[in-house]
Amino acid sequence: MQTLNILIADDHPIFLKGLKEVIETEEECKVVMQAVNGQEAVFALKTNRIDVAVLDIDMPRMNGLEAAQKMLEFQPQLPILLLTMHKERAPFMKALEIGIAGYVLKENAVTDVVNAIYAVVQGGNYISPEMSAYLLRKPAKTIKPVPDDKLSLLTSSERQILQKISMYKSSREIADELFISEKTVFNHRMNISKKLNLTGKNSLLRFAIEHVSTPDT
Amino acid sequence: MQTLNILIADDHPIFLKGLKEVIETEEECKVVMQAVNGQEAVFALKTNRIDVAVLDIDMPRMNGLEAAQKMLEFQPQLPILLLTMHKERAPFMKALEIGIAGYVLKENAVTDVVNAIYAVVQGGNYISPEMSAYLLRKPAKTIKPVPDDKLSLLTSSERQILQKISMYKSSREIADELFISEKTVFNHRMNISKKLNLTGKNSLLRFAIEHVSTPDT
DNA sequence: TAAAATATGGGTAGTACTACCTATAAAAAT
DNA sequence: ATTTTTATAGGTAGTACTACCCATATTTTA
Repeated sequence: MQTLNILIADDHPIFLKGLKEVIETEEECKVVMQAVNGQEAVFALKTNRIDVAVLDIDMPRMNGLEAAQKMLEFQPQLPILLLTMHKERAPFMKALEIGIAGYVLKENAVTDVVNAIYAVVQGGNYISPEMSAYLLRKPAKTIKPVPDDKLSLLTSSERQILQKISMYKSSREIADELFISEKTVFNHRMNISKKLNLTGKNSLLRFAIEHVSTPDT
Repeated sequence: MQTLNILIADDHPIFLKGLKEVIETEEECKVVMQAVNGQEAVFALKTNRIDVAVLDIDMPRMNGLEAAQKMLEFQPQLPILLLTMHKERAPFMKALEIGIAGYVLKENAVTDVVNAIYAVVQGGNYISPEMSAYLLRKPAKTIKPVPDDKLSLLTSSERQILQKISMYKSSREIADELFISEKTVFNHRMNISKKLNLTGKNSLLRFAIEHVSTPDT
């Protein structure tokens, strides 16, 4: 295998330096570009031949996810490795959408990055074992902590209206669909809000979006 | 280990029968409920003690994902195994959100289901190797071909505001956070809406929720 | 059977956002 | 150097929803 040209990006200079040294422990790996934010990384890609990009997710100006997206638009086959401090679900999902080749936790970086790099340059993929273990753990309920408990307080009419609210329908539309007065819909909304202790403008819409299972998305 | 009470659901009776026999090859496994659609499966759960649920995704009346969601509302710790014919990204992402314990391709079902069942009842997880391999392959661009196109029309100020909108913040709150006039926020909102061809009450909020990656949920 | 919850609808006031208008200064693009 | 875009902010009108008030008929619960 010939030498791998590697781009790394992280907003913490010390981590960046450490990362570079860990990577260059390998004979075949050479860090040819270092960026301190996403914008720099994207720009750097356009001015160099890069075989692998290793990006931190949490960066100012442009985060790793955005940067990765831009980089893949420019060089679709580029294997990108994302580094992150946090075991969070949302950014990982985003990374899946974008088409990231590897996802490594910073805490495991020293042991994982090199393995990950070799995995992705060969067209494979790599996810930190701790991350994948976390991802499929139960608490995907972060969004809905008390789902049925609260929903069971509602009557079927109220549930029906909540369901239509979750589809971004206006009270006028709901009224027309159910052949009732718009006023009745308002009253139902108020009753639902009171039962669920919701106040303020979009609180009911928000609850509906987060708690009502939409038939098909 | 004592006998596992298993619920299976699939709309094809022949597959259902085959699945049952494959599962019951194991001494410890007993299929105590069979459902031909999601609704039945959810109902069945409420009338029986179930240790593991194995659901097909593509079912009439209520699909496996919806059914799984309902079932977890009722019995949050239930290990659910989803079966699917297709290596698609979207339903898998949905499954991740819901909190599914295992994801098995039908083509590998015979060899995988039993392993998967044992994995999930022990609190672990299981994904068909072919599926996980596919997920991290390049062409994630097939799903959202023009996502960034639209977002890239926006200026950074507009993006910042969009991000705050997605967090259900009011224009007043956004204005205070950015030390600008509420009026300016309104103007930005209008400009964003015009750029994205959005009209009507909650269309901007909807767009924000659906297109802006929220930092941590 | 009496009381409570539910579904229906009306009134009034206030808030938040949309949808248009205008305007100015700074920055970016041509 | 001129034009365009961006960010700022104000005005006005209308719409949609919230948050209260009220009433009545039906259904459910106690």
